Amino acid sequence: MGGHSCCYKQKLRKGLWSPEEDEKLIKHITKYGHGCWSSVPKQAGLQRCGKSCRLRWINYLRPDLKRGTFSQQEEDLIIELHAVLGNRWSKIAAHLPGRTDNEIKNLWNSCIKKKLRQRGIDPGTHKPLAEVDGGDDNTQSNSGKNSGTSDLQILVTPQLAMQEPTPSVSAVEKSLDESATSKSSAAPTRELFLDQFLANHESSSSCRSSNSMGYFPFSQASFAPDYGGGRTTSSALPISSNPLLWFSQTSRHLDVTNGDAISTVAPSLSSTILSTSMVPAPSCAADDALTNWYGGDCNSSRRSSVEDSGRIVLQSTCSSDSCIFPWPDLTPDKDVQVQLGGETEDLKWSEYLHGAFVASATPQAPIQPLYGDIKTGNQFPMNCFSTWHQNQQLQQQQLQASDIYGKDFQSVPLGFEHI
DNA sequence: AACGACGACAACCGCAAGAGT
DNA sequence: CACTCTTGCGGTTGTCGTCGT
Repeated sequence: MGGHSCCYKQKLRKGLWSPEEDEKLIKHITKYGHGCWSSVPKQAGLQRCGKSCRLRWINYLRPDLKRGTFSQQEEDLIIELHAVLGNRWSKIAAHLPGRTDNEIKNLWNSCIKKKLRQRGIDPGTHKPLAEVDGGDDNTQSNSGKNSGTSDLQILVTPQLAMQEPTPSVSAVEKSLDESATSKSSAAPTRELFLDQFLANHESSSSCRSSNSMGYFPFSQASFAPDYGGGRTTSSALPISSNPLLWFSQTSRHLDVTNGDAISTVAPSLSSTILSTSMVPAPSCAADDALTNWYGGDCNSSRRSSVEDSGRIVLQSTCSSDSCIFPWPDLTPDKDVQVQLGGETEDLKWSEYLHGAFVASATPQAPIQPLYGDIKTGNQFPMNCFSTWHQNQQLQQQQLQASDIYGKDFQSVPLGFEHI
């Protein structure tokens, strides 16, 4: 079957998505939610199968995606989670807000595996290559389904392995699953375990000598979030200098049931938070939703540029009716043009798209029910950005003097600049 | 400038599980 | 219980950009 029976019924497009297709899909899901994916292509006027639409949305168009390069800490977390969970990428992705299983899988296959081998670690078993016969890929053929099993004690982290009693793999998996699915309702003991696990992870990461990211200095208290709700977080938790990662870290500890608390913390784009606590404010007509989503304040004037670091900077120019993401003006035959130090440079569509996502403002259109069972894909908070944004100018002034933060950090505050 | 190698990433494919009938 | 449909997952392939020759 393969879920592609729909593809046989008519000649459907395959391959890369065009901007128009993206636009259609986004508009449709923005307005109606996706409902039944198999019906989305027809409803949205796409010559694609529902499966392809779903994949495109989940892996690329979803507004709560983080994008950007993985931080060292994220990589470490992936490695540790992989030791526990094996190739269950979706499970791993559940612990990395804003990251997709596909993204993590690609990272693993293209980058992390190589790094592990260079460190003399077999990526399949997470054991030293010397202990693995041959040390080749054959050894990892078992890693996918059996997911680590007995290797856990040596793999996850020394701290975790030394816990008394040592948690079984199933216990760790169970705890991980619960942490990803029911942050707000987990039993205290399990949550404690999760916190311990995560704290162990963080502390283990802090032992790494070659951490290019460094950790966020606690002395800069202005960066510390207001956790609202009094939810306690681990005081020993190092905060990454990368705020995207930082949001992710904090979001793992947040009680996401309190939307107000979220709004005072940070514009975490965690899908978990977004899907569980936020709904679009119904203050804008649905037809305007997309414009507002992408365009933010239509009265603002800005243009995009790419600095030497590659980050996208919103600077100026757009007409009052086209905003930063003027769909009608953006056709596939013309690349997005951005300013680069006075020079115009083409910008990859996807970069522009996600730059615009980051720069987006309030998605205020209520989802118009088109199906009985609506599964909205755009319930994410934008109104929470304002408080967070108030700190960004100060933060950016402070951080501009530092080179320890990655380009992701540079782009995000700018992205919210005009909200 | 042309070519190939390589890496990163997007997308496809096939399978399995769950829900509905 | 069998069947169909839908969704989700993981493996794999395809595409594109970059770099070195």
